[in-house]
Amino acid sequence: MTVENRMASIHEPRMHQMCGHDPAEAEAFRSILSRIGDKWSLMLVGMLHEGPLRFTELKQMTPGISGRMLTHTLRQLERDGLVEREVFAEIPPRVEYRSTPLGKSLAVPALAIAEWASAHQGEISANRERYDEAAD
Amino acid sequence: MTVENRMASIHEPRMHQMCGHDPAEAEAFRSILSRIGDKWSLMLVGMLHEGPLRFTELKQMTPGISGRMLTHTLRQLERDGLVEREVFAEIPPRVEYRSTPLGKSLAVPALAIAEWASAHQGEISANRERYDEAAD
DNA sequence: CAGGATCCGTGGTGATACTG
DNA sequence: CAGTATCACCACGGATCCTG
Repeated sequence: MTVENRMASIHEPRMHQMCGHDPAEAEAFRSILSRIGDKWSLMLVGMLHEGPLRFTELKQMTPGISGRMLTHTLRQLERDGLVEREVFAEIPPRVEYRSTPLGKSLAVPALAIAEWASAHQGEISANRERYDEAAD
Repeated sequence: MTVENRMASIHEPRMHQMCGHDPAEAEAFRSILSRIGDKWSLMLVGMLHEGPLRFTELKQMTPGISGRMLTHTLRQLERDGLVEREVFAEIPPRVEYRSTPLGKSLAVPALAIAEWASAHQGEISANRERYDEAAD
């Protein structure tokens, strides 16, 4: 039995039981997955897991993100209760973002995904190249 | 120290080390996350983790998916080497999809995300409602 | 049965300019 | 500094029709 099979058999969740049959629950389920799976949320949750950061710090640590998307994504995370926003009445303004307990609990499986992606990105890139050139 | 903090400190991955600074690596990283985060990939990987399934079976188990998206998503998963496609030369045609070892390894953290979503969807829904009505 | 082809609407994303 | 407002794009995804 492989490591993966042993790990899976511990919880043994059935995907089609989570998302299937009840349309409302399936909708809620997918709305969470799409939040997790959007372009920036997972990265921001992972970064805030290490400690509070302010807007500009997050922007610098996240290569390629625009100010607009950083604001928007943080608002969504705040709406879901994954992130807290604290505004300091100073000049110049200072805003700190920190992970909530709910956000920290998400960071655990999220970082597991990130590790998986990091560990297998070479293999996946090779698979893609092989698939694409096999298409002639 | 919370459970989450202890668990995180075991692997202690730094998100900004995984995705940051090297633009090519960040691109590869996000391309994997977007695959995971799209509308159907995670569900299909989870279903195929339990055993091989044919096209129609997958379609029936995945409420709301169109034939077009099922085909398209399976092609992407096949391209990444997460899923294998076997065509049987029969009439009527029969095609089986099965998870590769790489796909099974992804299913572990993917199902962890799915469990998290399932466990916290009530809390998140409540957070969203509170946030939305606080906006007046 | 398992798709391929085509059309099309929607939403997520980025660029830019502006503000308290 | 930390946003907001506006415009524009195009990839994602659905509906429909056709085929080996």
